[in-house]
Amino acid sequence: MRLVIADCTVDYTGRLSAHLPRANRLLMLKGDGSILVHSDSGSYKPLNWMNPPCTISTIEVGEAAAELGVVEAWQVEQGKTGDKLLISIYEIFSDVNHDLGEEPGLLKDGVEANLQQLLAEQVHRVHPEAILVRREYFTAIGPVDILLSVPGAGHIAVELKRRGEIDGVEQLTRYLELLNRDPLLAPVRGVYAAQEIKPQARTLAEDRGIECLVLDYDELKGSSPEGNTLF
Amino acid sequence: MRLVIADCTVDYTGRLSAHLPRANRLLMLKGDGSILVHSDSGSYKPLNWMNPPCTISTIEVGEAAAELGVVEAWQVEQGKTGDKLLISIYEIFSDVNHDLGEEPGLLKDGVEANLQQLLAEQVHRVHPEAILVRREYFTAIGPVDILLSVPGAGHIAVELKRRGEIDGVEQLTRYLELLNRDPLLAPVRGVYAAQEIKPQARTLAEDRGIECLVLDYDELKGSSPEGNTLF
DNA sequence: ATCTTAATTTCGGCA
DNA sequence: TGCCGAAGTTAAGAT
Repeated sequence: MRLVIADCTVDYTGRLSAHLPRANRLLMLKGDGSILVHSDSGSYKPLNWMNPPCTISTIEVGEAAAELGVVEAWQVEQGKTGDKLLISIYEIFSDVNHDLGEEPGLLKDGVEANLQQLLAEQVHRVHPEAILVRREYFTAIGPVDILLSVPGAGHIAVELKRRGEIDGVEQLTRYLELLNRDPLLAPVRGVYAAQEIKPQARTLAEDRGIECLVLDYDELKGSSPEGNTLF
Repeated sequence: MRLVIADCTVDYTGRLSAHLPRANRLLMLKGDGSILVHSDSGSYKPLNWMNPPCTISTIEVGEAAAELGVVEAWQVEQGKTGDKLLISIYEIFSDVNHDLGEEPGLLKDGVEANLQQLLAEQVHRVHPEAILVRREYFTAIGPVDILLSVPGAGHIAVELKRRGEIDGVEQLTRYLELLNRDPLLAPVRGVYAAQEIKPQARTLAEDRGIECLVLDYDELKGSSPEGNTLF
């Protein structure tokens, strides 16, 4: 990884056009060919960047540019999309290179897939008599997260989110419309389950007869036969 | 901006839990207190990070950790959410500080607002006899991107996206329902215009009698009286 | 301040 | 590979 601290301007042309006026910035050149332009604030997302695969070439500085003080110009071109990044450098304050070696990668825990698995193991939290039909129950308009059967009382479609917002209610509504046309399933009720349900989403859900269920991840995990097995 | 190249492990606890095994990485500490952990590959998104406001404190290295070779431990805590990041450092290869000064910020062109302006100037692309009523036509449930009138044939509501996905169709459907109740406007047809329309969105749209229109940004821009006026 | 929507979204999973 | 949906989404604009 090459780290360059430089006074520069940057111009991007691709899906949109963008320009960065002259200022001191960090230019991060990664081993895979990608480049990131970072300022000293504004988190996480660079001001400009180019994804691999891309080629970085030093191009000749034109007379006009040289007169303005440009000492070096880099052209970065994306192989696939043809997006371009032009970096005009006025001064380099630092230029170092480090070999970082292999990245073993990030291990995650706690996302929706996990919630889904845990809730599928503990369907009684949705309804005391519920029986799991299956996770990812496939329909023509997409998979229902969890489909449950309640003996003598039809079925329950569960839509699962980490954070329950309004679009999840829309999604579940579409599923319910479809599922209730199936005489083998009807009547199908809806349950919107999430670690947190936004007031607007709750209002819309209840307005449509959809029950809201707030999940406590730690509680679900604590009741799981597998328990906490990470790391 | 402080740039540290170090052999480290990182543990995140917050909305989820995540762990980074031991490896060499770049730790970027920005002026606003935020921190980014980058590897030598993988684009633009750091492996781990913490957004401002957050506090970084050096904590004491426990005996067990010291025995494993940890020479320094940083705890980063988010002020608002309470998220935590623990960085255990085994070796520091480089540690430099640079003052970058003010960031003037990025100038953009080519996003949805621009598309809307261009299409509003070229309504014939929607319908040969269409006349612009107005952009951002306000309704009780939100603004319709573009409302057009077709002499003797009612109106057209245009929903505009850069990339046409299913939620845009839902949105337009809601608008159409509402607008068609207005006898001064009815009949109102819907047009879903985007630079790219996903198959699922197209299917749903056409199923609801909504016409899909794929826009070529460069073509729209080329036909504009203003042309390319950026920079 | 809160909420809605876009993003050069990125990222992962699955057909 | 392409499509689809989630993300510690983030970030910008509107209410």
